[in-house]
Amino acid sequence: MTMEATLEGVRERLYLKVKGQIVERIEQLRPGVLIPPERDLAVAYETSRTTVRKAVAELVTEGRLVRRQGSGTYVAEPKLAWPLSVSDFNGHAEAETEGLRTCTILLGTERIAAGEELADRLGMRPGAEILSMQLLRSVNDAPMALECVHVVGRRYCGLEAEIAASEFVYEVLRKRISDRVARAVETIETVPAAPSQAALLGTEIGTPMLLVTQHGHTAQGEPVEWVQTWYRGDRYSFVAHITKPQAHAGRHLMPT
Amino acid sequence: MTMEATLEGVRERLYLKVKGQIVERIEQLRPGVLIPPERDLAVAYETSRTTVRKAVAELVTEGRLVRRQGSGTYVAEPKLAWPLSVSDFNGHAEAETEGLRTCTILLGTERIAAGEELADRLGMRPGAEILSMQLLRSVNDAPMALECVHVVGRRYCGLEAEIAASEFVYEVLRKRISDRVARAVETIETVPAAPSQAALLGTEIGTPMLLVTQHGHTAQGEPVEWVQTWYRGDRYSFVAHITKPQAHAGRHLMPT
DNA sequence: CAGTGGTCTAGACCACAAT
DNA sequence: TTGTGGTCTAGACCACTGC
Repeated sequence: MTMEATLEGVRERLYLKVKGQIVERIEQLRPGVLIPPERDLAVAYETSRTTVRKAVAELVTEGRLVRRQGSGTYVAEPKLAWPLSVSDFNGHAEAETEGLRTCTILLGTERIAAGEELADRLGMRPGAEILSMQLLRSVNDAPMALECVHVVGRRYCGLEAEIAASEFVYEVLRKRISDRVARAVETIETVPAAPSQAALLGTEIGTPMLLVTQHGHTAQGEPVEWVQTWYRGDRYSFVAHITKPQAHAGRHLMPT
Repeated sequence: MTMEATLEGVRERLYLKVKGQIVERIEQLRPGVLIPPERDLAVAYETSRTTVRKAVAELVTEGRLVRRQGSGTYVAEPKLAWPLSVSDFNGHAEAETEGLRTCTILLGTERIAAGEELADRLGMRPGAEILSMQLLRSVNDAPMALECVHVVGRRYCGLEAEIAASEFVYEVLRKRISDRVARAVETIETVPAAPSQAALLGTEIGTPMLLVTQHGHTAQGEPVEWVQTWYRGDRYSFVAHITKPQAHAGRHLMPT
């Protein structure tokens, strides 16, 4: 993740090294495959079982491994997507009316060649220029979320400078980008905080966060932006006020 | 929580006992207060520091304690509520169109006298009868969520029987209750899985879950239901398809 | 400097699964 | 019975805070 580059000098943590090595192993395996016992991994990686367990624990909370007592540890099935209706996760307007002071800091920007995955998400060819921006969003002076925005570089010349020069970082960003977005797909999941994220948010490594991924398109279906936002799960709850559009009358029954 | 009663025979876990004792302590303290060092707690509770750390770790992920290296552990500020717009977290209709088979099992029901908190939430006097229902919701035969529904008992005579007799548990429940709901407040937060929940969902104790709390009211503002749903965070991601109602043009700028 | 939380070790015993 | 993950112990050393 690009966010890693934001923080330097993080002391190497053994359990993270082990975690990385386990990830390398299981990436090539299919769901349901049994991985070696914790005691064997401890020997293989020349460490203690406790350290292996910490690494495995994070992979379990990320949904990549499943532990079965008495049986073993297995590669997990990929996460299932469950439908949900959200209309705007970034309720700035409401926040202000409730007396919350919001603040956004531009941590950094970079223009790099798109990898295969991002290129696909933004509808461009691999190697074309991507503009990435990292933001730190705070509420009442306490860090709340890290946001990583990716757009097609060619479409947004000088956007970094414009944002850096503005007092209203977030609003400028959203105005320049979101005006083109007509439809979006949002994904919400829980993930443990990485060390760099924990440092920036003042939270603990491994603390659960809400990861919201937004994929915005124009009305014509052209990809506009791919945004990931990590919210502190320990410090915030998210509140929605809902007014029901219609009774459920029109829906047909289905097996429950 | 009522859900606790659903499972028996869970072996007593020392770190949970310690956690409970710490909770008792900090409940009476104000945010920002320093609690005793881990080594002292280990002595006081006649256990090891490791066990104390596991208990404290869960309280940190619940946002009740904050650890500061080199300084100490403190009672946390209460969670901040961040506004969010959600219109229907239970996207049954969409789920089916995407080929997900949903299934709901009624785990249990009970009619008990309302405590002060629940009575207040449901607009009744303490001691009046509350109907609580526990549901296990699965997708493609894999447990996805635990739901605990609370309504005013007097308003729903025989609802348990009606649901127990039906094939369409969830739809009957929502039809009978949600038809009265016009407005709702939803809260989303991350919490670690309790042992009883972990057992029912086939997940691990302490795994982060998405806790969604729904507080439904009639158009006249009368409370109808108070529902808590725990979703497995390791196994599911939640996807929303959004169509933007309007451009952001009308909004005024605000400090970011 | 002393005291705190953060990481890691080596080993014990338990509960459960598979045989 | 054997081997697995689950819990717990006692202690070490490190990194950081605050005096």
